[in-house]
Amino acid sequence: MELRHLRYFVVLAEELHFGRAAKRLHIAQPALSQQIMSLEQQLGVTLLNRNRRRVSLTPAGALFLEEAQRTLRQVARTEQVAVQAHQGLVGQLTLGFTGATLYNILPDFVRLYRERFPQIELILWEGCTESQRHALEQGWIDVGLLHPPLGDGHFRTEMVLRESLILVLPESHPLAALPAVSIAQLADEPFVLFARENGPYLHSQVMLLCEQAGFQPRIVHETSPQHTAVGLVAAGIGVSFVFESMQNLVRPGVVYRSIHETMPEVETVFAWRQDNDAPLLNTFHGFVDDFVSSMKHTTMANATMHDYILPTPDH
Amino acid sequence: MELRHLRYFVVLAEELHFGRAAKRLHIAQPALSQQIMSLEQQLGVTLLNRNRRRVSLTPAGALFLEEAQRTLRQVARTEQVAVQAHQGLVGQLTLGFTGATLYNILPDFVRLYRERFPQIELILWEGCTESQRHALEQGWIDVGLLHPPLGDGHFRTEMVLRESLILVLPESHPLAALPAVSIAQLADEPFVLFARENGPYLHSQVMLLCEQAGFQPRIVHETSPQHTAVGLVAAGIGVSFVFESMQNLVRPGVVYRSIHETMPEVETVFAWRQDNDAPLLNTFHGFVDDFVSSMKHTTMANATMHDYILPTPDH
DNA sequence: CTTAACTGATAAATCAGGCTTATTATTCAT
DNA sequence: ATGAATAATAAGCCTGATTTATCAGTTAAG
Repeated sequence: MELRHLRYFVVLAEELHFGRAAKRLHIAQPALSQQIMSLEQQLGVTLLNRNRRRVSLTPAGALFLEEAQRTLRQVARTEQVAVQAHQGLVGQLTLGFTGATLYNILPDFVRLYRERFPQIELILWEGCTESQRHALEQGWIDVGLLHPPLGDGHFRTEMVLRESLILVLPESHPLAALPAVSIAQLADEPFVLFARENGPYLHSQVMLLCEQAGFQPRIVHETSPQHTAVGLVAAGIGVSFVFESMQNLVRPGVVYRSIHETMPEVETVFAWRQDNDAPLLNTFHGFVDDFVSSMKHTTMANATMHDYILPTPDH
Repeated sequence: MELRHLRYFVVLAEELHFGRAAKRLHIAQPALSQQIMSLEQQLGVTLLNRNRRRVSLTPAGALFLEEAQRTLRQVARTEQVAVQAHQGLVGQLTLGFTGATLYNILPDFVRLYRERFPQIELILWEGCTESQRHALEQGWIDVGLLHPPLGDGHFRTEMVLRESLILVLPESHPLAALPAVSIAQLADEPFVLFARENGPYLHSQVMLLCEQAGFQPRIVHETSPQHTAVGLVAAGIGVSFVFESMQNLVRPGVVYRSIHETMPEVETVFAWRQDNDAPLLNTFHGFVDDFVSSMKHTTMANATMHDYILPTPDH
């Protein structure tokens, strides 16, 4: 059996007239007769009663018609899915993200992406920049939302946000009384800082900054996610530098203060493999462009992210 | 696109090797290459990456594969439905029945038929013998369960039950004290009887019987369904004759008594049009044969019927 | 009753396109 | 470098779907 048989049969069952059906199918009438007969012979079932003058469906033909129509609809879906997947409109996209992005662009991005591509399943995968680089290379994630530098050269990146570091300190701390703080005032403070291996570039920038101010920072704890650092500061363990956007994390017990000196800037970028030409990435790239330009006109996100993070599907 | 493309693609996607896939499909390798290329060209979508040495699915190809497999399963269902319908194993069968059969064979019959042919939708349609005859002629019902004579000759019938009439009377009635009653004792009783037009043959038999006993029955109410007659008897309106099997209708206030004289017998038969050669009727006929012979070995049904009667589907 | 129109099946010829064999181009492993 | 492996390409064949022409049975009108 071939789709031809089903297509012919469905039209014939609608018309109940070989001549008209053949015309609708743009074939001659004998061709239709032959194909229908061939179909019936293959099935071993009479689908139509021909009374020389009137054509009607047998009970079996009526049931066959329903299933045939269902089949043709399924065929159309099959074709459509291939085309849409090729256009990057359906499928799965796994997005890596750092903990810090939970407080700047990720919430808005996820919401807008889901709105724009409801048929694409967006899977979220948390990891620091370094582990995202590895995950990209291994193909575990399609896109990473992370903070350069990324090393090597076979990634494409798209910058979405550039911000400075700010100081975070316990609200009971004497310096919290000031609107802004100078680096030199932190010489004797205990520091909570992100670990070197989670951002060697930024880490060394901070160290350099302290050196220029004439002291070696006393690091009492190294953390990976910045919201952990804020937690430790709230507990009074020390002070810390975090991204400006971490101010979105409003937490009793801590205050954020800017620094008089020019602080190193950190970027948040989308990154994906240069050699990954999956259609999803084309649409993704286009969407990111729109997203970035819309970011310039709107305020920073401040929604919480807990609603967006889904468990990885278990298959 | 034809099913050939889908069949080829699915096997190829499973093997990920043109040579092996072609062997499984019993065609030569170039034929497979050509058909797959043709498929991709029609869709305008690359479904497979060929690295000259390794074949792999594109994201679009993976989604297409799922839909293609779904389509092929649907095609199998389509073929199967035609064959099964032809064998009378699926479809719709509308069965007419008289009210009286609710108390003899219908409950068991429906239960067993549904067990035997779970894929056939059995639709029940209540009507007296005469309206069933009309419904059979009009094609409203496929089979009737009714009481002959049926008139004309273009019906086939299969007898399933033959029984006598018995007397039903109020339990407070003096005659209720007797184990059996003679016709002559009913000469002065008010009668509740089924209407003449609902069974002219049986009606005249009863009238004849009374005449032979030397009286004209005084009919105070004519009813159509027998359970209504029983209800009126319970209300003390009069006495009545009903089928033996109506004893299955146990109702406070009435008692059933047999008659000394030989009473006219009534048959319950399945009837369908002689010219109706729908496959469903063949399997139906075979089933009725089995049912009748099994009836001889088991006791009379006494289940209530309310569970079996469904509203007609609304389309 | 005859005739004409209509309709589906049949016959024969044609033609598209799917299949085969033979060959090429490229990659991978030895 | 060489040979095996593998998919694509080329060319011819052949099945089978389509077309045209015709037949046979049915219906309606004259």
